[in-house]
Amino acid sequence: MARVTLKDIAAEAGVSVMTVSNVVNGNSGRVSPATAELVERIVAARGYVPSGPARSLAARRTRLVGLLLPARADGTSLLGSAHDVSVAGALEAALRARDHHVMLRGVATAADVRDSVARWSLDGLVVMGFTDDEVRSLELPAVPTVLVDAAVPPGTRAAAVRADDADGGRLAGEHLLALGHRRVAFCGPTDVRSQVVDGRLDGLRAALADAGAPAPLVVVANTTYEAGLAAAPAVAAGGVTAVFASADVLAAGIERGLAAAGVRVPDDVAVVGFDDAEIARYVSPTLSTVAQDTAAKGRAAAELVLGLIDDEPGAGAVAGSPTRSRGVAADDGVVHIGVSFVARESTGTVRA
Amino acid sequence: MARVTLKDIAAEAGVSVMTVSNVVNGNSGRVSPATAELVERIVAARGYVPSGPARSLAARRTRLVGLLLPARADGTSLLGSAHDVSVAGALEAALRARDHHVMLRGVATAADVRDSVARWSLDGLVVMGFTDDEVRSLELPAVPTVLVDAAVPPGTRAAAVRADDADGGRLAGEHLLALGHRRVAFCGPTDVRSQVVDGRLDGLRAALADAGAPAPLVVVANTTYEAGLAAAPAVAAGGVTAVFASADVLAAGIERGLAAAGVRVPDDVAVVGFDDAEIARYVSPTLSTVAQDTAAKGRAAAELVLGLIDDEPGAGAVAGSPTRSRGVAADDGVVHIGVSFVARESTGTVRA
DNA sequence: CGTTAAACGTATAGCGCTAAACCTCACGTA
DNA sequence: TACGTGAGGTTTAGCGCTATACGTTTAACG
Repeated sequence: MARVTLKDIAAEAGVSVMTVSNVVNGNSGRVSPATAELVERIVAARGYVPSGPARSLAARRTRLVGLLLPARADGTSLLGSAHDVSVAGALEAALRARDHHVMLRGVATAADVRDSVARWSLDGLVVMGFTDDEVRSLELPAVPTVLVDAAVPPGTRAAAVRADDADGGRLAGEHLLALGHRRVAFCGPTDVRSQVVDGRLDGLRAALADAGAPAPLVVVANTTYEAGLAAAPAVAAGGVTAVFASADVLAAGIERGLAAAGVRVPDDVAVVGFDDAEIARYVSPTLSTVAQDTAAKGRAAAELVLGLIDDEPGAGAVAGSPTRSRGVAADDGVVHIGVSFVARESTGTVRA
Repeated sequence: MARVTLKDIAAEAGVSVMTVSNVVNGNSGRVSPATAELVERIVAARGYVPSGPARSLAARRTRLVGLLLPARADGTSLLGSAHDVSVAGALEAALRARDHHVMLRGVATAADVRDSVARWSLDGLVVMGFTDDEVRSLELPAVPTVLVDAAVPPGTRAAAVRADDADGGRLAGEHLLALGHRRVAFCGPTDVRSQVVDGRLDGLRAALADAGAPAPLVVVANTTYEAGLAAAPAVAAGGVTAVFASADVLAAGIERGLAAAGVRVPDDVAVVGFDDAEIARYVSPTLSTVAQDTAAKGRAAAELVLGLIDDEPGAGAVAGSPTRSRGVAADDGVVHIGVSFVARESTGTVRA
């Protein structure tokens, strides 16, 4: 049961291997319909599948996209959040639909990145789960690259996909304002450079400022449940009546931490998260949150890499400059996924 | 900035490409230490990385392992549960440490499986997230294959990794018995064939039987939060004082559903889940659960495939017959990962 | 001393595929 | 009649690597 090759098909059809190759790759115009049909029938009958390695070697393209994720020393899972899992799933599905495959690869250093790209001649890269500074330290090579939720390092040719974080922050702020809150806290990893977190905070700031409310109290916390538990006292002591957390896990931890401190949610303090992760519906009270369409994010990332791969690499295009892409284009090379607010128990209901 | 090839290194070192190849592949005995050192220095200096496609084509092995996951029509994420995410992460890390790469691939049909294997000449397969029947319908090809949490279809040469589910069920049962419970319900997808679910139920049954307690009430429910919500009334109406769910998400849903029905947890009904997923610590009351080491599961899966790949394929080895593997061996070709009980609020404390 | 065999290499022949150049013929046209 | 020209192929020449067979030395041994 050796592999069926082009040669086998060619022999059976009585044509040259190039003709079979042309049929398989849809290079019409070089093959008569009759011959094409004959070849196609034999291909189907013999169950011929082209060899990726051979094709890659000869054609100088692999139809392989690397999904680079953080390989943390502590061995925690590559896909650190429900958000990333969902994006990865949609990405794979979209790439699969376009006849591309995904190489899953944990990377920690720039050397890891170089190795993974060189080893398999990856046609493109999707980079997810890293902070802005980590991305910079990865020294992304000159391969079509899409960053998910990270800033494009200066001088790097890459595109990005992000939710409309500022709009999300604004939505959260406006919702809380509508409920009568004026003293609001923001909780998130504001200590690491992150356009995502900054965007959410800026959106909140803008909403509060527009309403003439005081600037938000900022409480620094990592994006984990435990950090939320730890941050709860600071929030409680801040004299605020509401808190907006940069992610749902964090919000869940805060909610729980507040409850443990005897603070009632939402009566004493309202809580808003971000992502509309499953956990937002599991905790009690259920978490109000800003929803982002993670599936759309994954699809957008897929379309972006494929677009970058197919386009002639416009010489000199760098970060910040326009990046053209198939389908989803954006002036600054960034695709912004729309967001929407989901009101649940943790903020109570808007007063009529 | 074309690719650096063996030829480049060979020219610079003044040796043949085969010598460089031998050095790069660690074929000592064919190269003098002096030459090897020279070549290695040049390889490092030039940043040479072997081409995966070329190597695969010539060597008839790709060092590629496919991670096959369910591509459901509804587009839900490939990695359906926190358990799967964690296993996948550990699997990737372990394979990476052994110089192998992971191809992420969603599959729905036997044709998808054949295609993915043939296209990239995958050396091995890890199949996860499918029910026993789905696995059967995938008609796994004769490639070294490891199934995670699924039964090996008859006539198929494959190994499997599972937690010690029966032991887990027993642990849950014994814990509940120790708390004085005698009328216990089991909740899970008992309507689909699954050695995993069956194992957990059997373990519970055994524990109850050993203690002379009545057989458990079985409530059928999918492994989702929503199914848990829906199943709660049946549990409440069952006249039981405790319920053991086959997974934490389900347990969380049940817990919440019980609360909604005015049943107090753990005072009226104690709840136990399985997996020690993060959600078990996020819900309130926090969920008692049976913990399984998902990282060990991922590593075991990696070792198993690599073992199967390296071993001479003992002709005729089929499901159920011994499958030898590197490191983690098992008489029935199944690696059982140990489990442990984690007591939390949802079962109260054991009476002294 | 001839013989043997390690030790250290090199030359050859592909792996399965594709890009690019080349061929061949029928047909229309100046 | 000579001459494009386009359709429908085929031939050639690798892509970058490895398995295999085939040299060379050098040292050991009876």
